[in-house]
Amino acid sequence: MAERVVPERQRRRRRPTRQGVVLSRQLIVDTALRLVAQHGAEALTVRRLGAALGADPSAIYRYFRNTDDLLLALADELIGRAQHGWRPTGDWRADLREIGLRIHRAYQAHPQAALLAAHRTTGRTHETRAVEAILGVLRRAGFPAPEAVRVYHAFVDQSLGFAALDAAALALPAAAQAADREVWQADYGRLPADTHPHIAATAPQLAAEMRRSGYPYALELLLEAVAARLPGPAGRAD
Amino acid sequence: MAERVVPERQRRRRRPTRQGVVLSRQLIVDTALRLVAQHGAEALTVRRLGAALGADPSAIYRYFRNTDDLLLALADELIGRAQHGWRPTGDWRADLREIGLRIHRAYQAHPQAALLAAHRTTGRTHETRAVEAILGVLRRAGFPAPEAVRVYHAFVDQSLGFAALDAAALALPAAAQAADREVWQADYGRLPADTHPHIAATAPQLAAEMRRSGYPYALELLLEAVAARLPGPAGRAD
DNA sequence: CACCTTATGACAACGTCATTGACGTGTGAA
DNA sequence: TTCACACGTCAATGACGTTGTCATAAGGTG
Repeated sequence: MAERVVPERQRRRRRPTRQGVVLSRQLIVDTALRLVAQHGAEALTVRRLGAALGADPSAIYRYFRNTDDLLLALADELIGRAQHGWRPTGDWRADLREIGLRIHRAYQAHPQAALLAAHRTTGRTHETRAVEAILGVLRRAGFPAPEAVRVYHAFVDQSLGFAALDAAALALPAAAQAADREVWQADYGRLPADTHPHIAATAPQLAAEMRRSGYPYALELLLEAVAARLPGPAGRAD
Repeated sequence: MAERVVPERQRRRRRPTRQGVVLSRQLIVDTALRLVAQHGAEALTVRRLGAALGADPSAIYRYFRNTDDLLLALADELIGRAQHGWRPTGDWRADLREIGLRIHRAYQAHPQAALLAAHRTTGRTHETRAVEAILGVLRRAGFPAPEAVRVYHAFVDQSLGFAALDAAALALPAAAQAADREVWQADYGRLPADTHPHIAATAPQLAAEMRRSGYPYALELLLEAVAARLPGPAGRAD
């Protein structure tokens, strides 16, 4: 078994499966995302993916080296969907905000997949395009290369970190998800003021706040601090 | 099978295993962390944990309902270790910085476990103590309850998000980890200036920057923005 | 010290998982 | 029309989490 996987470009014979489906990397990726969206991350197994495709599970290994290879393809697909149709407006702050929220949104749309994919560096086309776009926004804003790179790093990892964190919450089974929310209402709501005065004093706000994502606010904080560091008179000369 | 797990408090008979080990929740948690540190997250299986303990795998189910229950215990243990020995100094900014870096450090020390645990809300003792401490720092700094809660949320989730992200990188098998670093040097280093001008212009800095964690810088940005929002004359009156 | 209850460790089994080697069939080129 | 081989299928392997059952030793009781 030298190499089971044939590069997509040089595929010629496309034999349909017993159930009449013609396989391809794209079809497998799409089906995997759909599967994960419908039945959760734990439904993403080679066997079930095979069933969903109408093919023998082992057929997938003709297109992906292993499940990790498939996972990287899912990750890059998500990045691609986040970027789809985006154009810079020239307002660096609005552009960064939009990119950040798009990444977050794209991952929330497939929480189960995001959970698996957010931590990976794919180095594939969609990813490099995104990196180029963000660096472009920062450098056009007037940041010198070293600062632009530092801000890029903080910005991207903040977005991905929150995306993964929030995806994880959404990815929990419905019951566990409700239980998690309950913790803030019940558990934290009942802590006595003498042992936990600050929690007791803010319990209602806490319960309300922890229901949403902390990302939009954290993103604003980051953008604010970055703006304060822009070289030139009071943030942008032109 | 009403309930297999007996609460730790009311355990009396501690029968040693065939290999002479006396089990307990704490011993199991410690062993699990050691296992994960030595052999990676994928080594954390009930069967191998049993072997590492010198016990039959099924004995673990006398102490934890299932692997998820065990995972939450690991998560709370990590939070506890991060907090261990911390005392507020009265300087809110230094205190938050210290807490943030401690969380990050504690999780990096057990990347494999962090990866599994960072997204969970345990609601257990160590966690509530940490929440109380952070809210205390913010309220003593002068933030009114609603703002304190918002900042708390952004601060904690940013810390956990980065912790998980950076842990994921450390958690990769050594080979994949080296490959990931290589992507920035080789892959991104070779992109032509006409298709990816901004990457090409910053490639060396990019390769150097992406080698470290983006967290410390992102944390400074957050603290800076938060300081600017402190009520009172130019951030803190006293 | 002997008895009894039962907590708790051990064993065996089930169904599912990713992965792989061997097989044979239908495709597309010649 | 032929023919090589790409690729779908089959079967098997070893590891996984979890559970029902059994048996034994710990520890309270007298």
